[in-house]
Amino acid sequence: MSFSPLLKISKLICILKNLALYLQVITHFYNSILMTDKQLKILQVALELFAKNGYSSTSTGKIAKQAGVSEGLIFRHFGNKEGLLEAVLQLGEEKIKSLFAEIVFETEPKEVIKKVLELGLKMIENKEDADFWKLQYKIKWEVERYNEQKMEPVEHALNQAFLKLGYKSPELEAKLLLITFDGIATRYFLQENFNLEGIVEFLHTKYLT
Amino acid sequence: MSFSPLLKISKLICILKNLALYLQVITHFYNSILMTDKQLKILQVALELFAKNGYSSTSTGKIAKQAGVSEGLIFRHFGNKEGLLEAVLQLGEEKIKSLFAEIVFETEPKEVIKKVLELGLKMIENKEDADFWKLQYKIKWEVERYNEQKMEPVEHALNQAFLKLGYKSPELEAKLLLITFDGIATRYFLQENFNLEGIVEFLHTKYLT
DNA sequence: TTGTTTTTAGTGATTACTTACTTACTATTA
DNA sequence: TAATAGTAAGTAAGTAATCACTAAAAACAA
Repeated sequence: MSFSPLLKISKLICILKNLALYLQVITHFYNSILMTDKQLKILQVALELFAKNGYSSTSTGKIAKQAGVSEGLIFRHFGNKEGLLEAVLQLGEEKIKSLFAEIVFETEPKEVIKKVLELGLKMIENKEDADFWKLQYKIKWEVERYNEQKMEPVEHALNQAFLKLGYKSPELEAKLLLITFDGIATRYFLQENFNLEGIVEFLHTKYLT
Repeated sequence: MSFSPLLKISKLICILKNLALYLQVITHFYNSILMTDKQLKILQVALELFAKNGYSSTSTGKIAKQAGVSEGLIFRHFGNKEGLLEAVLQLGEEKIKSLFAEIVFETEPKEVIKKVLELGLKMIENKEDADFWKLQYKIKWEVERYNEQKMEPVEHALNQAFLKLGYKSPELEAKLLLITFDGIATRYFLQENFNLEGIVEFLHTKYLT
């Protein structure tokens, strides 16, 4: 037996974490099935308007009007405006997690980096996905909280990848790439005519050739 | 004469731009002297609250109260709430420009990169500076406009530096570094316990050794 | 006095949220 | 099976508080 018990335990924890991840995805899938049409419509409109105009600039009245629903219904289902925001954020969370799963389970180091770079392009493939990511960043700045935990498995995978590729400071390289990712997102959502593909391609040649 | 006339004109334009830059700094310096105590106090408090709670979540009433001033005075001096925001943004602009001047006039390529990296640390040396930068990013997300122009001279300087150092794609390298800068700012302002010095030091070793 | 700065006391519009009520469906009981 | 009881979904019309903003008077300085 060449594995240390400590290593085995950490592997086990990792597997359990991923299991929990999938469980949450499934639970949430069923939750969204159990929802009423109007409930879902409220969430969709809220996501759209929060992402477009921000949380505090979007009134519950406007959401209700655009969703074709009475304003009171929002408070019946989500308690208050903040509860609605939480529901919107949680509804999209499994989208992140399923995207991350691909990266976390990848073992080939270059493939990990490649998939992280591709994530940047994937996250804006359709409008609802783009709205969701935009909201994530917008909310971060509006309420000032950065959820590091969500990115932790990706950072770990990148860390391992850079380690295998013989980088001198794999932890810092992983951190830097994810920080750059935030910068790219900032530019993509805020700067007109930002050349997303160009920068992603450049990172490709920097890291993968 | 080895310089092409086109090159000389572009040099001239560059010098004129920098002259205009300094002129604006001086004008603004005098503007701030001509201001009333209460006027300045309003701007200081507005900066603080906009940076802390965002533009639309900060009411003119709260600003007036914290500044120890009547609410009407804000509208006398700045017209409306948006005028106040513009004044706040402009008041801090020369701070950026004076920081940029150091970089733009530097000719030694490695020194340019070094100064860009140091800019990240300088911008949070005192609370008011940090508030200003935080506001810049917050406002960007709230109104969704990214002022590329402001960064253009820095990008140009970086471009020249990377060119001199023999990088394959100097333009993209310059762009990438500034994008990374945005990512670092995002993390610094939003992520608790973010190790700013660590990342800046890592970039130092990546680019300057 | 004269002109500027500042405050007081408002304005209508909008905010998040509540109330009282109806409708539609489901489970239980006779 | 049919009548009844209970629950969740949904609405219209409000609430007090807060919003950006204004007009007129008051305090102040030259």
